[in-house]
Amino acid sequence: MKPQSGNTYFQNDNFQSVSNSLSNSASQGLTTPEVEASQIRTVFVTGFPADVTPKEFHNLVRFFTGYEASQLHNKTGVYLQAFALFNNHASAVQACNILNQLPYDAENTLTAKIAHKNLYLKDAPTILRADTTGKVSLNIAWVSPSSPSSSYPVSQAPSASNLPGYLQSDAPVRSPVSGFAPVLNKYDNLPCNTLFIGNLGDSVDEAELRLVFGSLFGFKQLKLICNPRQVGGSQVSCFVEFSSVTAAAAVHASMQGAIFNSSDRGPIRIQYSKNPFGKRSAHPGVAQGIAQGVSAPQLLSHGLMLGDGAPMFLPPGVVPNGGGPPGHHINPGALPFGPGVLGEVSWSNAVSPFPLS
DNA sequence: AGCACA
Repeated sequence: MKPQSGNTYFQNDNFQSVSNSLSNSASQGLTTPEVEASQIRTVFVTGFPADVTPKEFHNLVRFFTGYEASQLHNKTGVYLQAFALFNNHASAVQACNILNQLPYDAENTLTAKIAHKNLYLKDAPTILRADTTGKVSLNIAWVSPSSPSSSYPVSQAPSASNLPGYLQSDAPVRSPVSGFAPVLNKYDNLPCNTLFIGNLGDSVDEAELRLVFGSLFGFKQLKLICNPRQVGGSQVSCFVEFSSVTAAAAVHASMQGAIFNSSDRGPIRIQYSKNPFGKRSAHPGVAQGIAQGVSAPQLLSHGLMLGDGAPMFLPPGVVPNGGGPPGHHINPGALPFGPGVLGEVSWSNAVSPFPLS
């Protein structure tokens, strides 16, 4: 593909000032950035080759559930930045989880994060929008690459050509995550490569969990645990193993507080497992837990600041959600976000049907 | 608020 000559689709007037954005937030009763987090429905993607085009990115994300519009920036001297807007936070998180670490081609791997601000839709030729003709009715963003019959299959590495849900089926698969809600995570364990998933609905099954976790970066296996003796709480829990602590940490952050279709008792609670998959505790009976107050500032999974924002226990080099890659911090004032799209997400703290549990 | 498997 021929590299773009010049910066034909970068325009300074696409940018909205941060002060505008903040004052708009305040007018909606949102006083901290954290409160807005669950309303962010934009994914920020980097890692493209220099010759990527806006239409190329649009075609990469156009079949994701909830996709609304995208914009690619190619400012001289700045690495390529793409933004994709979805119609709610959950869809943005799912797209983010698919796009992150996705090999784009032989030399380039994408990095995807939830953006700091939503893409501001304006009548600009640089913004490509979802098809509205009705001719494209596919609305698939989540098809597990795993075989449902095998017990613990290792997910295949996704690539742009065999993207999960990408023109694979004429029977759309319903998105397994319907939203996010705040969740307390008072006690967590030391980060490891295995996650403990709590507060699952009693009707959850392995197939649903595979839809959610099976295609995430680094997924290795999961195990569903049923404890009928458990009274008054969730009788079902799940262990999910990833290929690295880093991969587990990313899912710990991005899927915290997710609400599944089977969720009838509130959002899931994700903790690091007391013991990694397949490894026995060195000293049984010795407390390993670490009080964490809450799971994190939780910029991604919900909009309430719970606790004091105690430090996350991420391994070196892992950036909490919302951050940029090391050495590539995003200047919010230089991003094309405006306030026009806040408050339109399907879920907000004010209408969460679940008590904080 | 529930941590199995080896």
